[in-house]
Amino acid sequence: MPEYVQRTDRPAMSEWIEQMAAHFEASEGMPLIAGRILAFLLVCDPPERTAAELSLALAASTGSISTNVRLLMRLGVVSKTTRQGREAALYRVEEDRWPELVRHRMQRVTGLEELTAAGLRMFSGQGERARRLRTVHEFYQWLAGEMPELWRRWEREGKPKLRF
Amino acid sequence: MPEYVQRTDRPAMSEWIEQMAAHFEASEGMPLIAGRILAFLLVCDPPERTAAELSLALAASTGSISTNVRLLMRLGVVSKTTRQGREAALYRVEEDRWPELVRHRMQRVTGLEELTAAGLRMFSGQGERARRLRTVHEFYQWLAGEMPELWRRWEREGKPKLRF
DNA sequence: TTACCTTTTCAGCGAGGACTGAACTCGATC
DNA sequence: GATCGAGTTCAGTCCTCGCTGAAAAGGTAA
Repeated sequence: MPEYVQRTDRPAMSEWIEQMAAHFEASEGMPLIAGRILAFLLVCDPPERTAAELSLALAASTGSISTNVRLLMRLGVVSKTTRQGREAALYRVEEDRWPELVRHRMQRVTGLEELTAAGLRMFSGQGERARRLRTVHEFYQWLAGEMPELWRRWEREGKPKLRF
Repeated sequence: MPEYVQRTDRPAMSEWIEQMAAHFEASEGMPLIAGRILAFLLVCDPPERTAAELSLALAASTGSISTNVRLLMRLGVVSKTTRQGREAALYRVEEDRWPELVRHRMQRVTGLEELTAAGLRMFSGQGERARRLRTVHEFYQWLAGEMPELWRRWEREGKPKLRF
């Protein structure tokens, strides 16, 4: 049986991929197929796959693969490598870009700081109505301030050293 | 004009509420009406409102208000106070519970650690396919480990002292 | 019990979006 | 130019889900 027919080595892997996809749908708002591609590319062997192989492996239409692979490339977690000749392009996961993905996700949360600030300006920061809003604003402000430090720590301490 | 007819003090406020709602929809996956309720309760004066008042102020059906107010109560950011007699219940925002809301949101992200761990077990952590997965896993592991410290810092340093 | 007000429930509507499949575009080879 | 495979686009389908409005349920007072 040619390799590209292999859908997943074992049923457990197929289940795991579905769980990953479900997680990304819930926590990142990603389409299911995008999550499946990501999970599959994380553990498939060999690590690079053509669009046609993804389509077969995940039982998704070529159109869906195209759309979602481009979404994942836009997010930076999948890259395309082309080769000379008429060969199909190969896609691979860019596992090192993962922290950036999460960072962007969190920035969408801390981004609320700007809106709460605008609200406070609107009420001149005075009175009871501003009190509630200020409480929330101060939290987002603090959180937004912590983030740069957090990612700096990842770069310095968290990120595992190169293995060889 | 009776107070409950007032929809918003100014057009700007109505716009601000819509922006807040849009933000919650994007970043928390919350229905628009839930976000509107939250934003309105943050800045309305007086701070407590009945369901009927919310319905009027936000031009939403009683059914939607009921559903979404209960969602917000489940999340802990809105509370209900009942009074004796036939009076309607009053809803208010619990601005101090906001950090918990965000914490839960982030836990959904770090929750991926369990899935990556399961994946590594599945491949015995060996070989090339495990390498990519381990890279991602180590990031989530590190991030999940940082969170408790982060929230402890909020409790100790970030959280503004009581004002009086 | 009856009346009345508040809140919940739920069937149905409509919008949005994921997904498909086929047509089309693009590039490369011959 | 002609051909062929890969990739993209897009009209259409299906399904989910937010939302409504009306009916039902709950709860209080007379």
